[in-house]
Amino acid sequence: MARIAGVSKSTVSLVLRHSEKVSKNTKEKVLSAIKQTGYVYNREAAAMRSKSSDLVAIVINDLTHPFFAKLAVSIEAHIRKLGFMTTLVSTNENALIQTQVVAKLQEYRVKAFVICPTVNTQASWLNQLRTPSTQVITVIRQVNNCDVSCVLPNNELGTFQATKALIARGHKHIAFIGGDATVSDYQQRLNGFNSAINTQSDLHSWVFNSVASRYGGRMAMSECLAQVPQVESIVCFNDMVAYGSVEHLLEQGLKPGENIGVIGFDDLDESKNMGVPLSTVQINTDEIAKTVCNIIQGITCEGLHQIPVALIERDS
Amino acid sequence: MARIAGVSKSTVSLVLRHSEKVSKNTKEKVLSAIKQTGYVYNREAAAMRSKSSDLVAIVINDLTHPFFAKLAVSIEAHIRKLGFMTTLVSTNENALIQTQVVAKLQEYRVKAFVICPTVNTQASWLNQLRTPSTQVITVIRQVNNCDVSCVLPNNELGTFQATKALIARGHKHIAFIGGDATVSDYQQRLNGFNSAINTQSDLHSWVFNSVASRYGGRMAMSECLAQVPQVESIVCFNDMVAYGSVEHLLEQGLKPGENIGVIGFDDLDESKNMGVPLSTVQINTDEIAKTVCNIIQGITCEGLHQIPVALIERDS
DNA sequence: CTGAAAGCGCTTACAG
DNA sequence: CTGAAAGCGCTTACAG
Repeated sequence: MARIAGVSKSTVSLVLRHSEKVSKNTKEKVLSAIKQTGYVYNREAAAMRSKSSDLVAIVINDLTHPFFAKLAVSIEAHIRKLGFMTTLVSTNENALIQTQVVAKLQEYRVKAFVICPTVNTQASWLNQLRTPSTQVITVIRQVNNCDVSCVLPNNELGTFQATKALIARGHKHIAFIGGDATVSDYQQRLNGFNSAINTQSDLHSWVFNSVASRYGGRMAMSECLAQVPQVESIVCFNDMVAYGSVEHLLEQGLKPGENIGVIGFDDLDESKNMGVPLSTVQINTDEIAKTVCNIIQGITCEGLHQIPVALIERDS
Repeated sequence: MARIAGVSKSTVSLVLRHSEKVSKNTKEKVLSAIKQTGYVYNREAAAMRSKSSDLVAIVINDLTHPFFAKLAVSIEAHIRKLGFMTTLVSTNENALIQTQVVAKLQEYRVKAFVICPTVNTQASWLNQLRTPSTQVITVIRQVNNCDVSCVLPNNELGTFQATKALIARGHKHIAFIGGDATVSDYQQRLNGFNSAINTQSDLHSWVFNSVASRYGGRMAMSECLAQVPQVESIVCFNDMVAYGSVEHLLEQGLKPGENIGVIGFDDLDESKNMGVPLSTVQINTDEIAKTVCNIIQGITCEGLHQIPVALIERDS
């Protein structure tokens, strides 16, 4: 390479790294030589020598779930815009796979891990993952007793506002539908729901768990209707659950927003396009991604960051 | 590292690479030394020296679409089982991003690119990506005049069988609903549909395009019903489109499978759990992933591989 | 502004 | 079975 351009390796290196200490003439010589040969830069060698890395690993519990896919793609795009390289990995909600994959990733000297942890992720594991040269940032799900950074939406406020909106409609019999009680976001959303219920003494509430999917929502709604026929409205763990609930309601001849109030959580793209557009609590994945980027760049401090949510009232 | 164990670097290297030419004694010494220090293997250095790589890049057009997410996760899991490292990247259906991301990935010396190409991907670009040390395998979407390997489902046979099943129900007015005409899988699925329609002379058919999403399906179905009130059944470009179509039908008081036949394509997990379980053409993503793995390992030859599909008749 | 030398952490022949 | 030496493709001081 250097031989072809008729300069030294050092000079080629300087050109590649956009140094300003190189004359235009040699710069052009090198650049044209690069074009001629099909030279590709070897980033491994560069990283090894300079002991630095521009690789950010995004480790996601379940890429198959629409919300996490949306989040992953958003984080990926924002980090790439910073000039870093990203690598996305899906752990399929399996802590063992998560451990294995992250161990392998470490061998590639990653600059930062952005992790949406699987259920049963150990705080100690996350803590030791963090080193002077590797940042660790968890997203959406919080792991207890763990001092790595975490970026998540304001879950409690979201369901609090959603429930209050339902109460404002005059509803007194309200259920919390769907979701898996073992994850932190479930607990936070349920807390927000209960706080709102506790603001008045004449309210009645129920909780029906399920897997956090469309099918789960369908099942939980069915159970709710069977056990609590007087229910007036529901707050769903997330939009997927809400979609399933709405499907079941429609099948029973009940119209969301008329016969029964429904509010979701996430605001997936689909929500606004439904037959009855879904009211929901919007999570701004771009804001989450930006905060993650700011932490990586050192613009924002490490620690816990709650991203504001917005109640979007539509027809349901 | 070598100093701590009291052996040479070469020996440590041999232990790390599971050579059998090392005595048990020294092996244990090295292994325990590794445990003591928090040593992590530097794969970059290894790859550089041996000029090899175990990194497989999976480049997906749209991780936000449930089918592609499922496919990506499946390919990822199978390749990982082979002992290779994977890196997943989403190109958001943007050929420019695809070019940029792949160029960056090349700097990491990837062993193979598994690509589901964006619309407008150039054959020449794919061809030059392929080198003696880098395999290129496209999946699902075929790029014309391109001699890289391609693994895809038997689209034509799928819609052919689906349409034949509808004809067997006695239907004579059948529409093909949804999908974007610029991608190869659309053309293949439409061909299969038309072939089936052409097996009899008393059949009437229509085609309504849309984006390949739930919302697109809703729109296309609405247009179809307005223009062709006599339609008896529909073949959908994929399951997402079918979901949207079913939603619209239900809103119009029409029951899938009773008033109008509906068959999808993909067999996403959700299909079997719908109010009216969806008939569909099943794509076996694990089989696609396995074929990709076999090509990477040299067990299967390069070239075009069509994976069998299966018509799953349910209630719609 | 440019070049020669050293070294990042490994692996690979080659001796012993 | 183990060690000493060379080299992968870069970057980083340091001379000139």
